[in-house]
Amino acid sequence: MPKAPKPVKPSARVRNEAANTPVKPLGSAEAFADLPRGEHAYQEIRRAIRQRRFRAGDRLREVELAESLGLSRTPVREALYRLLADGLATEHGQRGIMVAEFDHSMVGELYVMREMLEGMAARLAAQMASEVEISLLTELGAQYAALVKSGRGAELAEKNRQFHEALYRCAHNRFLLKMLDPLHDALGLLGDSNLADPARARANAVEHAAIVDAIARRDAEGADRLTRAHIHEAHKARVKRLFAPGGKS
Amino acid sequence: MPKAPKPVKPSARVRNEAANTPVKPLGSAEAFADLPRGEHAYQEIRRAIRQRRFRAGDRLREVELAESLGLSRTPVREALYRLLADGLATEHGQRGIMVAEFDHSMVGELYVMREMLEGMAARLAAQMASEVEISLLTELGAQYAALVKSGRGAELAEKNRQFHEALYRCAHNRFLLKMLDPLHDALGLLGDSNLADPARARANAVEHAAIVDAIARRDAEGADRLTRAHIHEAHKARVKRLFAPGGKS
DNA sequence: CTGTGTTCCAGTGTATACAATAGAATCCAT
DNA sequence: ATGGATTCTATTGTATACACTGGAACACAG
Repeated sequence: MPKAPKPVKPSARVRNEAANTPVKPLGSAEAFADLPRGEHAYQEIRRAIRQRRFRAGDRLREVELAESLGLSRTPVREALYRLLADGLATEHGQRGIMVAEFDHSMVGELYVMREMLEGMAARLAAQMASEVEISLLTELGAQYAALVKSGRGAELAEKNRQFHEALYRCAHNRFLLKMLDPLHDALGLLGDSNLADPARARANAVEHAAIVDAIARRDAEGADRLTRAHIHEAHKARVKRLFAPGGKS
Repeated sequence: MPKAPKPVKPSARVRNEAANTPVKPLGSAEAFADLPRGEHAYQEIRRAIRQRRFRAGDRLREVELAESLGLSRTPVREALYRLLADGLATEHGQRGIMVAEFDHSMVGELYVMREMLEGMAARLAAQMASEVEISLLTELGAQYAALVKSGRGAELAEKNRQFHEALYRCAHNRFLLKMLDPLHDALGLLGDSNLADPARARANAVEHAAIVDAIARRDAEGADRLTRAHIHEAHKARVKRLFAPGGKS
């Protein structure tokens, strides 16, 4: 089939030639693992949302993203579908996809779910966790507590996340894990962490310790109850923040 | 760019020209609502899985599906990504996507989750459901009970599904809903419904009635407990079936 | 100034071409 | 015949062209 011979051999897996796209502000093109492009796009957009470089309600235009990431629309679309499935983005008819927005009632629903799911995770952890897993939990709890005194907000939030994720894993339930993950992401959309408030950060440490203790004692009921209370407090703190400042969304 | 002028104008939204694809056994191309093709592909594949025309472990090849549905790979890929996110399909490295398989431990994890989530749904329903919603639940329960005597397996299973879905909706929690849906689909993968067993079908009706009653009395605790027990029984029945015949997967 | 019709365009939906790759099949040497 | 290298092929990854759509901007009439 005679056809204009494409002179530029795409040379396949060249990742970052910056070939024709002069702009790519999003990309972080640096720490560029050799992931499939679709995966890369997903990670990158997700990160941007988590870091609040994209805010709730922002439009996610395929072409724009593709350009800024230096790839074509196809992998970007893959990423967008995944985001959609995670609930991190919503489809707006023919107006495209945008970062999810949560109204007030949704925030409530979100925390209700989280309260229950984390409670369940703790309950299961009390039943299922191995000794090594429990000592890991203990350690993470201690590290968090240490950071409360010295560390800054970002590190604190990260350690907190690690603690909770470890807790989820101790439940040994893949489905639970799959459900909690997007829930956290959604929460992340709501704004800065509660832990910026020192009082809350301190209380957090105490509550963590109590939960780990219950799990170590194999007290499923207690672990469940304490964890629910823990999330409930977080919910209260969140609502307070949401009302206090110029609480967006 | 000079190029062989494509003579056949794709004529865009022509839905079913059967243009060049002589085979399309999957498609049901008949009741062809004017859905976007990606949505259509998703529904269709989902349906095929639910109807066990695709079995656990079957490969889902993009081209094959595209041909049998009479469309291109692009919307099929969209559908596959959604399936993946639902957990109805799994990615196997570079060997493509296949219908999810569940090992024994996963079945356990699945039911543990369902027990909790449905319990939660019932609890919330007891707190949140409106009077109309409760009467709908009652009605569906009654319809199911009526079918136990006269109906056949398929109708029974469908009515059962309706009942449970109504229950979920009564919880008024979008996230809960989003989580329960894929769970059900996954369960569907496990094989024929439990309700083929008449004894189980009958017991089901009684349990439904008890749950609705608790919700109507606004007894959150009881609704939760009864529902957990309900699912627990279903789990037991399932496990029994899984061991009894030539239980595939 | 306001309401209505028209045009334009940004953006997505869809199809398809091409490249890369992993596993299967084949062939050769031992 | 068996082990290993090599080619082949089936299938996905990626890019891109083109068509369609709905909303926005604009123009015009009242």
